[in-house]
Amino acid sequence: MPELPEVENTVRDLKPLLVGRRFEGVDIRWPRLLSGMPPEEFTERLLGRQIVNADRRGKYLLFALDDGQTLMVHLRMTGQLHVAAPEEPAGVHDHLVFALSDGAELRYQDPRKFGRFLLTRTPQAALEKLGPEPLSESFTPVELFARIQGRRAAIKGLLLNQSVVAGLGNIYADEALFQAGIHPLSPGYALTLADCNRLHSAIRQTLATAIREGGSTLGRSSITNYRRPAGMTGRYQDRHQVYGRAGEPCRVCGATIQRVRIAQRSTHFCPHCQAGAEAINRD
DNA sequence: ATAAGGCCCTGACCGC
DNA sequence: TGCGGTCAGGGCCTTA
Repeated sequence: MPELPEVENTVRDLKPLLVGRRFEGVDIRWPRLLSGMPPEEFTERLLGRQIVNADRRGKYLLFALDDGQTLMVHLRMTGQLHVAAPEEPAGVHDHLVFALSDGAELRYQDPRKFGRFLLTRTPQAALEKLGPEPLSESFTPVELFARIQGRRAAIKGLLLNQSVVAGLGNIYADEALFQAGIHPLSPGYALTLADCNRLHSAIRQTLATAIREGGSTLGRSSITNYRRPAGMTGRYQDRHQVYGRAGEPCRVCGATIQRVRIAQRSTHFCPHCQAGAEAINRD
């Protein structure tokens, strides 16, 4: 599923293919993907507009247009953007197809139809709800500590909350907690500043490495799993220490990786490397 | 204010 | 082979 590293790779791949092009046609095959706007209005406001920039904030793709509008795209679970030649037949899951001024097509594929497209002049309205960008200067251990202090929810759930820190999903939350040696069930209030120091470093290192490795592609299906716009898979799944490894030995200590449900999400951790909440309270 | 649960969706997978 | 049931989960919404 696309989290920050996958979205970042998508932006980097698409930027040279999209900036400078205009939208010359829009085919909306599943209107509910358009957030809060009838298809007619979406089409009217988009046609003729030129893409002047491509960026990312959290898991949002941001396409700045020449008239001040921003096309915000959230891939949610199974969304993928591809640039294709019009001659290539569209897939059954290509729910939005944009004709570009250079003759290519931008296609949005999403089997589960969870993704959202938002065309707006005020992207900050949605973006200001997000916590700090984890790879930016504004994200510090003290900032992380301040955002989770006094909270009873499990740290795993807090990391999935985009208002705590933006961009983490189920995979990288588990991987970061493993690298920091923190038990996913530890309540937010139990984490010390020292814990937040380690967690902060772990989040940054996990995300930066995953970006460099092209993100994570799980499973074999090219339909439901992440692919970059040109079709390449990620490589970071080979480096997962805990995610998807329940029942397998920890690569550090050999203990069996456990899987539990936290905040309605499957959570993977090493019972030996990630000390329990009680242990965290001890110092 | 915070937390928890339901909902949207459909491909993949499992047991019979 | 076919079929029903379950799982996967990001963000938004409702409820407590």
